[in-house]
Amino acid sequence: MFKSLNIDSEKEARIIRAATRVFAENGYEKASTNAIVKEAGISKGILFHYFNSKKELYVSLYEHLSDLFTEKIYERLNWNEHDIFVTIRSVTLIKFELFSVYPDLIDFLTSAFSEEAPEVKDEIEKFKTKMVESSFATLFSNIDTSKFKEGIDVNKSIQVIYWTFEGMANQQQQKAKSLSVDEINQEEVLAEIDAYIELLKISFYK
Amino acid sequence: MFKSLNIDSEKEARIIRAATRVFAENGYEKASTNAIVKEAGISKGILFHYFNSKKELYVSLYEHLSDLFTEKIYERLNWNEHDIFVTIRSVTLIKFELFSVYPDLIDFLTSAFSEEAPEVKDEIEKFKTKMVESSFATLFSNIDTSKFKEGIDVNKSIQVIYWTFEGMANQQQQKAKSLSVDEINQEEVLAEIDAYIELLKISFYK
DNA sequence: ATAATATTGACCACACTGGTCAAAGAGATT
DNA sequence: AATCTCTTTGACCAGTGTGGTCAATATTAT
Repeated sequence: MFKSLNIDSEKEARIIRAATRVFAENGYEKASTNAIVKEAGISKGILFHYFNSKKELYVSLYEHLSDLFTEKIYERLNWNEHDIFVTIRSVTLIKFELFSVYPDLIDFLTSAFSEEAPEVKDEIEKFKTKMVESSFATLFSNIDTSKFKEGIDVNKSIQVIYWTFEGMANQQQQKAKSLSVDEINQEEVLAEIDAYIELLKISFYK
Repeated sequence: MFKSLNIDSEKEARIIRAATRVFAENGYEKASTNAIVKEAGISKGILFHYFNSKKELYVSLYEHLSDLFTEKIYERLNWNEHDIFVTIRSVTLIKFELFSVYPDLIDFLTSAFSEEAPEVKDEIEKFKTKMVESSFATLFSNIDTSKFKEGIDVNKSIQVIYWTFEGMANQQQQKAKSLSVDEINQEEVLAEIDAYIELLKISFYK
């Protein structure tokens, strides 16, 4: 499944979205397959026909989504870019893009990262190393600090920038979940991102 | 209970901490009373002797903790203060203070705020109005904007300040949970808070 | 000793769990 | 229209965990 079995792709997306949401919200053990099939609008039988067990569903989903994530990251990110704002802007845009397809992708990957359930822990661990998390560290450690004003704490400035983007993402996510699925934003969101970048540049850059 | 019944206060604290954690992590419906009694180190019987039902436990806990929270806020906060940094510094210190006594108090109140379980929703709703949330709005709306540099977006600056403190709090909370309960920090944390305040003042204030 | 109170944990009916499988549905081929 | 193949259903299963009870014990006060 996800690649092997032939399946209506619209239904596949529904299953992925439902499973992602339920696992992200409850973690592996407390997530209910009944809740997943209900939310995906499919029968219990067909889920266990595609995936033979809850464990297989979880691991397949994890592999599928972490691949999708790293793929997007590598496709869109310039690893020689040393301006923090250019980098963080790209990362944020990728996040929004993924969010519009699978709203809970990031929540799922984050929770999977610290999943403790013995049944899946080892399987997840194997993929962790090749995850972008370590690459993210290099991405943000190669930052050109010479652009920052003299006399200010560069590391703390970077933290502030990071927290600002995190805050923006959370705020937007909150808004998107209460509103309907249609995409009011896009340009509006982009404008807001750039406004914050401008503010932070004026404040922290020479 | 919490005020009515006589009870060893050390045991009471254990029950509160356990219930707070479990409810904060799982929400009302998915929280297990078995998990609570196990974590508090008491028997099932005694919990239902103090509180007659899970609902009563939840509501009592909510009332107790939200009282404790508002009390601390009103006791420590100067409502005529218009400097955002003074205000947000106080709020942050209160949060840390409460955290050291009941680590999950804020998580619990936050989750209770959006609790959907029909059994408790109405009871929670009643207290919401008198909560500080609205007062918080006034607290941060009366901010002296004349101190900010000309030409920068004041509202966005305030958001950045807010997100920075939120980020700091999360980071510290994460650290505190992995480390032991002893309080390495106190002054170290305070120094960090003040360092960020200095950075933001230099950046945003005239 | 006795009475009163605080505390235990085995126990209950029941809801929900991951997983199964006979049967029904849908399409294609003859 | 009959047969065959593949997909999908949902009632059903044994097992686990639920909120809550209560006779029995431990503890304290008299």
